[in-house]
Amino acid sequence: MSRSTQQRAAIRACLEAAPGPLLPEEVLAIAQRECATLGQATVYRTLAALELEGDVARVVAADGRARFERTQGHHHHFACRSCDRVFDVEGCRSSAAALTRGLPEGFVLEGHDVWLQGLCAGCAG
Amino acid sequence: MSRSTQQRAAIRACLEAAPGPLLPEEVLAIAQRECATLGQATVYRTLAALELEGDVARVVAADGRARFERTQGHHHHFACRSCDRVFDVEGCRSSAAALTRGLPEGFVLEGHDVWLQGLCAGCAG
DNA sequence: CCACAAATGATAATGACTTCTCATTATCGA
DNA sequence: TCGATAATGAGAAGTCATTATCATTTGTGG
Repeated sequence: MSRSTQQRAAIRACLEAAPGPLLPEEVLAIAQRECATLGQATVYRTLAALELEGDVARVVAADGRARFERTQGHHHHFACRSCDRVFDVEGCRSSAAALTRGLPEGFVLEGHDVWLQGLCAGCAG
Repeated sequence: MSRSTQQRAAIRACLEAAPGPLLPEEVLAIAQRECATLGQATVYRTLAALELEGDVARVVAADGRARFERTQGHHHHFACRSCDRVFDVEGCRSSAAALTRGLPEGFVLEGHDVWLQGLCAGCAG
């Protein structure tokens, strides 16, 4: 079955601490601080496993790259056009009714994503 | 400079007629009806040229694939989870103020995208 | 503490999308 | 109509994120 390894713990920890979804390469870099021997194959394998278990969700930004964040309730994302990092944004104020208005006849709405763009605090400051 | 060719006309025409952004392979298939010899290299070259000229915009959906649509005013997108096609949705009701609320301190908002998911009329019917 | 199987790491291999090459074709001003 | 040259098409080649391979390491139950 699933063993609890240093590597997996480091990956989980870095996802917990992140302000938003991370690229596999970011997970690798961050988790290596805690587990120096960590390799990228393990990052990919572990992210895939965590996604299967439902603990982690895959998110694709406008740059087309897959990022991973720990599973949480509905929220939006902010992508910084300067540093390309993605941040979680809490508080969805879109009602299904408002989103459905404007939909062509016959379309069935099941969900939505909102992506904000701009500058993060670090890049704007 | 830029010559008007059958190929470019066919590609433009298929983007005009499309209900939403198209994959390069969709552009190829559709434009080939009008211009049978059209090759994929030309599709990529032409889309890149039209994007540079500002006539065409690149859009990336949650599947991470680049799609292209003729440049138009702000609008949203609907991705059908069954046929994977993307449709334009007119009528944005999000105010900048509403979107800014919930943003972490210091973040500067410059734009947003809304992605709706569900079933298109064809797949739902 | 042991043995076995899961997990790992280095790296080769994939696969998809996109770009490049180059011989050929077609546009367009003169 | 002609010639210069931009554009094209077929296929090779490149890119890059992700996955597979396999020898080695390391949890874990007994």
